[in-house]
Amino acid sequence: MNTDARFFTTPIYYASGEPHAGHIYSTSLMNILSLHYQHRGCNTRTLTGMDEHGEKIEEKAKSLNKPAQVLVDEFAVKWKEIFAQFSLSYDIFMRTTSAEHKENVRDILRRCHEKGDIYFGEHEGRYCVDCEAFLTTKEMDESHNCLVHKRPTELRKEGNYYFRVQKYLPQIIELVRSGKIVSQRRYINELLGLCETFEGDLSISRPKSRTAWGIELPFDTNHVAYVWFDALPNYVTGVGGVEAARTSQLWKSATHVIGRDILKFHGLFWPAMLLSLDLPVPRLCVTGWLLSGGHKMSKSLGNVISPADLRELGRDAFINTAFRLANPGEDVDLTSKNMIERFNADLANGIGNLASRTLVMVEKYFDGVIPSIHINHQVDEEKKISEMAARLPQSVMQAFDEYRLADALNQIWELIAQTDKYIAQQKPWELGKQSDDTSRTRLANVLAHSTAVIRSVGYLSAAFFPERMQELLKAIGEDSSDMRNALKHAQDFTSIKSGFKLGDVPRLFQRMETPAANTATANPQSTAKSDKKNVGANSTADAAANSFAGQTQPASATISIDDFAKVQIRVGTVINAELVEGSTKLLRLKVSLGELGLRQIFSGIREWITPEELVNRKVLIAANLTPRKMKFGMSEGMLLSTETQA
RNA sequence: CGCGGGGUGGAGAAGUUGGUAUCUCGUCGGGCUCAUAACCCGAAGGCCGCAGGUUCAAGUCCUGCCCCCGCCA
Repeated sequence: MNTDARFFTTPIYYASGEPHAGHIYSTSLMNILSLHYQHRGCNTRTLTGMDEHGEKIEEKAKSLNKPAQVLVDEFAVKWKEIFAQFSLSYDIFMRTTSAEHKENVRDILRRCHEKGDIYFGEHEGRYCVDCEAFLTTKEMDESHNCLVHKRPTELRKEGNYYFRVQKYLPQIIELVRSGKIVSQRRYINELLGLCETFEGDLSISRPKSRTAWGIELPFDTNHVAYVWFDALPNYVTGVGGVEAARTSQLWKSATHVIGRDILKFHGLFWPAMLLSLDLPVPRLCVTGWLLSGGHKMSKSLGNVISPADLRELGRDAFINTAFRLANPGEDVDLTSKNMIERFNADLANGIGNLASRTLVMVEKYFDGVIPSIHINHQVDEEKKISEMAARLPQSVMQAFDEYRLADALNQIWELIAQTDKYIAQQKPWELGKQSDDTSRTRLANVLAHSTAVIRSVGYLSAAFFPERMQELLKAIGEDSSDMRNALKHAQDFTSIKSGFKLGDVPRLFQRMETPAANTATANPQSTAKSDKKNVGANSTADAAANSFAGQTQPASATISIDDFAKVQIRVGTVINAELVEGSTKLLRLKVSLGELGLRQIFSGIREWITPEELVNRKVLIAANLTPRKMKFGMSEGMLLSTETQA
């Protein structure tokens, strides 16, 4: 039916941390896209994997006292396990430390170098050791102190290789404008802005003296490729290298699923590299953020939903909510509350219940044998449903082509809603009490149409819920083992397996109970809005209370006691506190943590307490949070409470 | 004036080129009984952040202001 090829990728994930909900989201998206196109008969290939080089990984390995390669090997195993838990499949698990990838990167470097697109540049400037970067004048004060780290910068001269992004910039801007790189309108503007304000070229190497954990440049053994020139080429590695990509149907059809944070790299730098190589530039499917309770998930808010939490609710509940609430590109608010509610409304009460009521009646009135559709006896409602169902595959495909997955889901589910109404109008349970021919025909038609709807929904939504939908299709006699014609089957709305004898009626999507006691912690928004000053303290305390009470943790935004134990809470003394110029909320605190030293901590408590009140006070500090770069500088901990606060 | 995204009935969201404010969840009332306490019908509830302006007409265009959120997944 369709011999098109489709290549879908996720970003390769940085091998220095655990997977979180965002990674599951983007990998799921790749999976759903790929399955959908398979169901249209396309040959698909999918790629995900790990970005395994770089200074941070080298340091982490050193601190754990193991070779970097061993560390990244361990991460690769761990990530694969998590993906498996969500039935997320992929054809290629790319690793940047693999031999083929290293060879491909060197090949690409060589080609770009020979073409004159890579040049050596000595850069002299103010270097901040903590930033690991040269700073611009805007990033320093008058006496060359780093604004972020409040420390002196040093005058440094470093030679690096640069890639001529400028050379390709006009071409890229044209591509962006015409929607060839990103099709989602909001990101066209964002990317255009990034392109138009981009100055200089892209630094693509680091001297080995800084880090040796990388891919050596083919034309200078004293340098290794810097992160983006190392990571981005992995997509080309995935289709077999540059020459293979040139003729590859897969490469022509490639779509990169990316988070909006890496738009600049995939929408500007990567196209520049590809143009240099004379390769087609793939499309991007940009995703938004996963929020929880209206806020970005963060450890300090206590609203992080981990893969483990998601697994408790089940893959389907997560997929349904994450991809129904918003089209990819928009932010999605995920809480266990709305995942459960949506699961019940859409999956249990929606398709689950429709399948149940239909099949039970087939069992009861036709001895479990699926009746035929009598086209000649269709009533208006049946014609309406048929027409709606006939249009559906086309519009679902179109929605997918534009990455509007939520629209696709909602369109499919609209058919379910119409069918529920139709059943209520037709009252098959009353028809079932009659034995005249007219009533029997009507009854047959109602149940046959209803079965046809279930069948359509099964085929159309199998990309989202493969296991359950195949189970459903099998129950009504469909051959669910070969889904390559699923969309085609959906187009033949009336082709139900009349005469098929039902087996056991599956109970799809068992309703979930809403854990009432859980709502307070599941939705931090309620407290976050009204009582900002204690957000961090409250949610941490709540989580602690739950854990210490030994409650079994229902799936929710709470954290486990193990997680809580990881938080180092220390008493500190406020040495200095001052208003932050330009901020309405923040205070900059210098807090002494005894042997842990002096910390700079930003805290959004200006509304409730003055700097003077705070100085010399004892405060509770979460001491081992990852330092966080904020607009005004680095925050090296979190203020949990002070003596006087309630 | 750092960058970006927003402010629409209790919650979450649609509202394309300006013309009766829509959907989902929740709430309340009713119905039905085939079904997974499900399904159907109906109702209540909105100065569309604020203030000006353009227009016969503005959630939708213009100007100013206020507020919220995110800043690396």
